[in-house]
Amino acid sequence: MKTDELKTFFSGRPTAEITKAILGKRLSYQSPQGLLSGIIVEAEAYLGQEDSTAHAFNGRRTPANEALYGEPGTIYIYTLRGQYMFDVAVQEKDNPQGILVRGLEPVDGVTLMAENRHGKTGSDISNGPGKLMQALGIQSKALNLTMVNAGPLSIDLDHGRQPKEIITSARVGVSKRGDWTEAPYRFYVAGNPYVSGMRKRDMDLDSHGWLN
DNA sequence: GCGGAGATGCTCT
DNA sequence: GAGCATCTCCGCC
Repeated sequence: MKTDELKTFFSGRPTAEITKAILGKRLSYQSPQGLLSGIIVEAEAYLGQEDSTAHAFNGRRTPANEALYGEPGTIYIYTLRGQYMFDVAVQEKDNPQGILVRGLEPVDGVTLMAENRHGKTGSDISNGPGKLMQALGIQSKALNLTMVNAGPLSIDLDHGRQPKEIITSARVGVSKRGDWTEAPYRFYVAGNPYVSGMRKRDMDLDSHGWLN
């Protein structure tokens, strides 16, 4: 069953491992305008109640972050400074860990995505968590609390591209909160232009960092 | 091209 | 009213 596959992928192993495994997977959105999709190239792990930088730190639970407490594969959409962010809840129900998707290499509907980004081009279309949601045209929380692969948003877990190398670093934008601030829970495809903050000279413009 | 300041809107206090 | 898992623009290379 599809639901079982989803739960198997998004639980039963450390969240950092799941986050690395999601790199290279295709995220698709069946939008009112047509199919938009891209390959996930950057993501961060948030480890729930233990993690002082996480929304669910100390068991914090509010209407806004309720999705983190859902079944593995629950979509968590929230806003930050007016930007929409896309997370997937991982680990079993009531264990509020999650993955933030931060970078997407466009595949289907690139022209539409550029329009959604008001004429931005190249890697600027989707090299950040707020930017990729703009590119997909998702500017509401309508899909919050719904499941991946049960509606217009899906992740193909059976196919994907293989990174040559995965780089690990500290998470971006987290305010200083003790030991967790510098914890190595950001993962990205080395050299891929759609990784947030990737400098031009570090980009691999031939393979984009993929083996296949 | 790159880094930093300022704008930004939503959520909980 | 503060805090924030960000974006954009504008200087200065």
